[in-house]
Amino acid sequence: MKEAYFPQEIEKKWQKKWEEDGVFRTPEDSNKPKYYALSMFPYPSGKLHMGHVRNYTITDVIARFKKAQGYNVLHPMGWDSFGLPAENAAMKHGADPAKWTDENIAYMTKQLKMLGLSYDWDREVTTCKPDYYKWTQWLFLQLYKKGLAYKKEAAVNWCEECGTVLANEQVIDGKCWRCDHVVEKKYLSQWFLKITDYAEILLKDLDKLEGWGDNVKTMQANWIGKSQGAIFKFKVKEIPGLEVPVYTTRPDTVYGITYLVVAPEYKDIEKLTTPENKEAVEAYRANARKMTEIERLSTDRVKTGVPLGTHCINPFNGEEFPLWTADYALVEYGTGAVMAVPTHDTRDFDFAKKYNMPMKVVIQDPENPSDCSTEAYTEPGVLVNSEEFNGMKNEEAKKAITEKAVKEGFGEFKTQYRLRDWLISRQRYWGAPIPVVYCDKCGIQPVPEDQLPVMLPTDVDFSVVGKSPITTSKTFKDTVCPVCGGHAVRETDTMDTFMCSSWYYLRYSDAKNANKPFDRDLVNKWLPVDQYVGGIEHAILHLLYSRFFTKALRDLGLLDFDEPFKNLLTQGMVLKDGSKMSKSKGNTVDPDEIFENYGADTARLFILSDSPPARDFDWSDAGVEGCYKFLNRVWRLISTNAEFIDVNHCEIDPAVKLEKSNDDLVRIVHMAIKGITNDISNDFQFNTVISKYRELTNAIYDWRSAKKELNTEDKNVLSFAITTLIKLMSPVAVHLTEEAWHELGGKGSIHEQAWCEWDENLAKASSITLVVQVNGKVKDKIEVDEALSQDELKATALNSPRIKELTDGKTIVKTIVVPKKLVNIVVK
RNA sequence: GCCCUUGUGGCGGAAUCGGUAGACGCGUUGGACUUAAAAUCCAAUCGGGGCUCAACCUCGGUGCCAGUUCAAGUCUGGCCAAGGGCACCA
Repeated sequence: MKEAYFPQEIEKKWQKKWEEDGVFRTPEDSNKPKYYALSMFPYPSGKLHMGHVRNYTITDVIARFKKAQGYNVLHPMGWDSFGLPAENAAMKHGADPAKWTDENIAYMTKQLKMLGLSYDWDREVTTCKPDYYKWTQWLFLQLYKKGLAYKKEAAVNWCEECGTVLANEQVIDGKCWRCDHVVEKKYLSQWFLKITDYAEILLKDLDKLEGWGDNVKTMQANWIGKSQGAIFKFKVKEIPGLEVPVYTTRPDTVYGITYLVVAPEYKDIEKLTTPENKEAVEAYRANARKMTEIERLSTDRVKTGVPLGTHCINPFNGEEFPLWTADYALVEYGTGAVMAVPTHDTRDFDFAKKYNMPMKVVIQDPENPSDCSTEAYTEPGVLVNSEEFNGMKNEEAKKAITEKAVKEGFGEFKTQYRLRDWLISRQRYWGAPIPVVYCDKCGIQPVPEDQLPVMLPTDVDFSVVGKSPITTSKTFKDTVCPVCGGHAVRETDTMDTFMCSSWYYLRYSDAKNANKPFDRDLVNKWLPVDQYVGGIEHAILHLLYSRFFTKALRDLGLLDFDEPFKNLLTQGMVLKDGSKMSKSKGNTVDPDEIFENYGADTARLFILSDSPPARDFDWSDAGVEGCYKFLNRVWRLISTNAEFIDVNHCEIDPAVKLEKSNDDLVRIVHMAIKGITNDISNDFQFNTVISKYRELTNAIYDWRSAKKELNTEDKNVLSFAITTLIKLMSPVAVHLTEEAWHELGGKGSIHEQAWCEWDENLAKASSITLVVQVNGKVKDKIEVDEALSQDELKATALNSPRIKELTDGKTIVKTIVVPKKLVNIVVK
């Protein structure tokens, strides 16, 4: 065995060998229990960044650990390869998006292999290939047939920079999630998926996801935004037959209504406007149209509005009040109209103060009544000025008042969600074409399944501005109607790439199936994913869409489970100098350089070492250096002792009594096995796993430096210690341990060896340190035999000279004995 | 404003059940080896006080204030701060 550690040499050698031997292929005919470990697949942007390295290393270690524990592990990789960057590259450099994407995939595949990741490449999935997007299109058609995909004209989010519409989930603070450009509203006819049909179950099933963090679950719950309240219908005094329904979560405040607000885009607003007010209302509406989402939704902005001139009648008490339009009412939520109770709603209060609207208190804290002259009272209380409901607690009144409205026919209970339907049309080229045609006679027609895939045309001009390149194809648009055979035109919009990524994890179970997206038995066998690992940025987007897809496909009878990801680990960001690595900040670290200078094992070890996976990780050059030194230290330990070690003869007979120092080392090894196994099993605490590698290594060094000559027992113990260290480190330092395994006479690959077992009796020190406290403060530590009874421990503690001295002349009030650990003597 | 997460040395962080706070590492300081450097190895490293020094002793210390307990980083209540999510959603 070479004395010096040359990672570059051994890493290449083993990567090649593993590939030739198919070490990481997942057999279908195994009788072992299955385990599905999955990283969120990357967009092939060109090169791996450290976030990828962290993500994939975490999942890889999990996959290897589970495999060693006896599972048949599925650990696949693929490419989320449709999307705008490829198209932008085409526009800028004239490259073909398909070629650009292929080249990036080739380069990044090489990098993934250099990292030593244990993927089954036979199951690779690439979303931009026809053999994949055929099935994305097919799934769209199934959703369409089920009524879950529909086309409608709506106000949609438009990003001018990207030249396409966006889903609500892709608008972050009023800006495009990809390019940060401010999003505008446009009225367009677009394809939507009816995710709102699943709002309740998507919310409710979050409770089932015990293996997900609360942060992600809460983000999804907030996004779905369930609220319970009532709809009340208000007759319009001036227009018989016309009603304005409002949604409220505060039915208890109906006797306090003093005006009513409709959104500027409210459907009946023109009818509700009197001729005298028409000019002012039109001007107000025009102004509202011009505003961006950011301006419109800013809570700091002073509220504005104009009266419509008409009036509504409160069905509860016959009171009349004016109708206004104001842009703090949103047309997309509830009914687009709001009943205003300035005394008990802060927004209504602000508005009423500005326009001198009347106010009427209807809820009061009986102990400390407020007249609501300076601010709205929004706390619980008791009803006043509310006729037969006076004196009722407001929580009870919500129900009672709604019941009255239901009985008298002007209201109903209503559950409302903030979630909107998912807009999936994109006016871009590099995506899966939406498989529908528009016939002059028959209208919208789905493309028959036997005509899939609808292939992306290649005769397109990427230099066009203001429209999708796909529309420049001469071969794509014109087609025949599948029903009447007459002229029809194809849909030129493509699907949101999040459609492609909403089902890729299912495809891995049956990646090469040419007849269907996946076999039902195979998908039921492998799914749900046992451990999903990825960035928190997908807390809503990808993870919500995938949950929706799984539920919809379950309802379509394509699979039998209803949640795709049993356990979710959201890894923290990789930082450098305290801020996120980014090209613009110039603080990126190129994985290639790390591989070249230190090797992949150092990169893997370091990226797992300093922080628990869920927390942010601060990259430091000194830290990499430290890990490299540690691997060198391990290598030296092995190479300088290689002559004494035999991995095939390293069993220690527990019946044979070992010499003290040997017994101690064997115990340390067992403790390491136990500690490391538990740390990986409990939330993947790789940082403490690595601490334990170091502790074990240090312990073997200490043991070795205390021995001059090694006898047979010593050699056996050393073989046991080193073999165990190599096995324990094998999921992380995948190349170094494989090399050592072979150099020490191991057969096969170390990555096919079973995980180490520990002996509970040996996984603890032979004696224990008894901590003796007086009044809760540590005063003495005594080495004792662990077999001592509680009474003996107490006696030992009281006999200690130091304790005798401290308790002398004092009364012992109480003595607490914690078995094998501690005695606390309480004195007065 | 509402919700979630997190607060421990100079730094990253550790501490199954409430039971020795600071594992392991980074950094720093000192030393060994070397002509020198690198590499490697050894040692020290929370703060205040006591003792001429040291060993040692003692007090304080896990964001803040209370509480429960023989015992609190850990449990309870109330605050504060940072990060993230949602937000004129009626």
